[in-house]
Amino acid sequence: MDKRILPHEFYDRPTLTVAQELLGATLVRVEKDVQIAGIIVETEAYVGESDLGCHAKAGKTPRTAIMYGMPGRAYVYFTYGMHWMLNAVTEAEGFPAAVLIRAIHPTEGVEIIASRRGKQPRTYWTDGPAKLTQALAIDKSFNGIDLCNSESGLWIESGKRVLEKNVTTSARVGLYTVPEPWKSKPWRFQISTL
DNA sequence: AGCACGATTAACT
DNA sequence: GTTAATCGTGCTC
Repeated sequence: MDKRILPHEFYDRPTLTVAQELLGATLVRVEKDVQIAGIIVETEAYVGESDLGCHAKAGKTPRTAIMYGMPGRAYVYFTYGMHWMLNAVTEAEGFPAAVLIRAIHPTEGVEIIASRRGKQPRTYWTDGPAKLTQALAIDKSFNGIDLCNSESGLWIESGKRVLEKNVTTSARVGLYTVPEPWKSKPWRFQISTL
């Protein structure tokens, strides 16, 4: 049953590759008796201490330690005083990098997503990194969990391959004070046609 | 101990 | 297009 869950080896590769190949994969969240899932349609890569857009630019701190650990773990952090962000740790242990999951297309558990996000039109339910963590009830308690098995109720399954011509790249979002060239690196990946 | 800021969102002009 | 909300984190004193 766990056959399609992406293994550690998937994440133990260059972050840009992982960020691109996570497009089309399915993010799955199981709560008590509900399953919520969606196809990942937008990601961003954060690559090492030299990437001044990456939290690891500050080196190994209590917050960033998880990015230095095993690939395939979840890095969940809090920002703007109210939002949780979900990342998948990438590359070999010791090298700090991760892929931010920025948007999904809901496929399962639409009713519970609606109950959490229904005040908004459907297209706005999970089209942002903090919106999808709201919809899937992901918070601090998921920081450090293994995304490569179903034990924690959160994992990622392989999906249909997305052709490169259907992937759009652009600059990462929200890096207002990050210097060039990092600010403009085309490390944001989106599916242009679902 | 204090401070500036943030990988955002929603509401408002 | 602009801005308030809101607090953990990392840095300075």
